[in-house]
Amino acid sequence: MELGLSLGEAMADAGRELVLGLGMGRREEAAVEAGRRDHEVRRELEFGSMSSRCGGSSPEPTVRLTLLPMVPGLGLPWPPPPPPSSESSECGDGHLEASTRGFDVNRPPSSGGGAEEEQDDAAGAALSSSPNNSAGSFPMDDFSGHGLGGNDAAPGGGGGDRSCSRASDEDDGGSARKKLRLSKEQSAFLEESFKEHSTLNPKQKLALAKQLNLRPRQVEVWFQNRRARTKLKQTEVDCEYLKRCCETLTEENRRLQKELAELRALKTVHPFYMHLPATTLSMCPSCERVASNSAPATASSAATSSTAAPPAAPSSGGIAATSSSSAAAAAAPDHRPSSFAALFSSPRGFPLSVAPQAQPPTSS
DNA sequence: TCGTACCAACGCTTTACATCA
DNA sequence: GTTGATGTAAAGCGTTGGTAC
Repeated sequence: MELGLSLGEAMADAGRELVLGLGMGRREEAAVEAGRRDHEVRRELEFGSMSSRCGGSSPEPTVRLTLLPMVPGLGLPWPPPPPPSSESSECGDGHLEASTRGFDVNRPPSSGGGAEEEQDDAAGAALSSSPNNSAGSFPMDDFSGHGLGGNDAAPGGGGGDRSCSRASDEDDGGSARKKLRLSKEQSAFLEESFKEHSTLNPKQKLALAKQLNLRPRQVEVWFQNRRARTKLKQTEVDCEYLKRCCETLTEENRRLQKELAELRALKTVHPFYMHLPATTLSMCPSCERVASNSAPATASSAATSSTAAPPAAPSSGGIAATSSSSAAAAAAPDHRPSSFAALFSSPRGFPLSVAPQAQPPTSS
């Protein structure tokens, strides 16, 4: 007979505690705090108890669904982790060594000082002025064993890496935008960096660009795209979670409604039960007990009905719960008539967005 | 203290290109 | 060799937060 009350409690919790965080840290200061905050990121869905009640009449009110963290470094199951970075660092050395030979057209300006944009522009200027910037002068299928900057193939021929093609959009007015494919090592290194922090401050960007022999703008764009991919994946995961939760709750709601109908039918057959569940089928949202546990609420409701409502007052018709609860509400001004029963009987499932009414200060 | 302009970084969307079946 | 689908680097645009005045 506590079924309705438990359901209402769960729904109230669902409306109050549904938390779905999809935001990501942004801006530089957010990047500073990313390490601390990302560990706090939790996407939690707290619905009314469904799985716990499916197994029986457990009073456990809620079930917590903790979604996957957004940042891959926090355990995101996609995509598969890249190869260890130790190899990448070695490749990076080789890459830098190769870059000193002047093969890589993505080579940033030699000096790391100055503002980021200045360096970016300087890099673009350097690239545009480089005679090695011919976009079509490299074989696109020759990148399989390259170092970080893909320059391991440099001895085989200048500009043998896929990452060299970016230069073409900055020379001759940038009319032709040549597609760049980062080497596997570069991508792996960037992935490792992304695991540590999904956003970059200018210093990190410059260091990464220098290490990978890319332009800072390339690193920035890569991180932007990577964040977008992460968000897209997370959105898909969240959508799947929500879909499953919705299906489960819908099924649970259907089952509970069926059970409620059976109980009501039972009541009409056996009027003796009319007194017992009088207050359990209607929940007062202004009662704090309701939100915490069903048992005290039931007890208090029973007490209220026993004191306010005449014990020997059989209703002439309708559901005893409604009449009795109305009588109790009339006797106790603090208790407003509940609208949850109507919500529960709604065929539209559960009111996820229903926020519980604020409890007015009691006069007593 | 408030309003405004400027700048940098970001997210979102689109485009263009490379790759693969 | 051609073609469509897919992945992704890069550009464009608007938004936002910080800073200087």
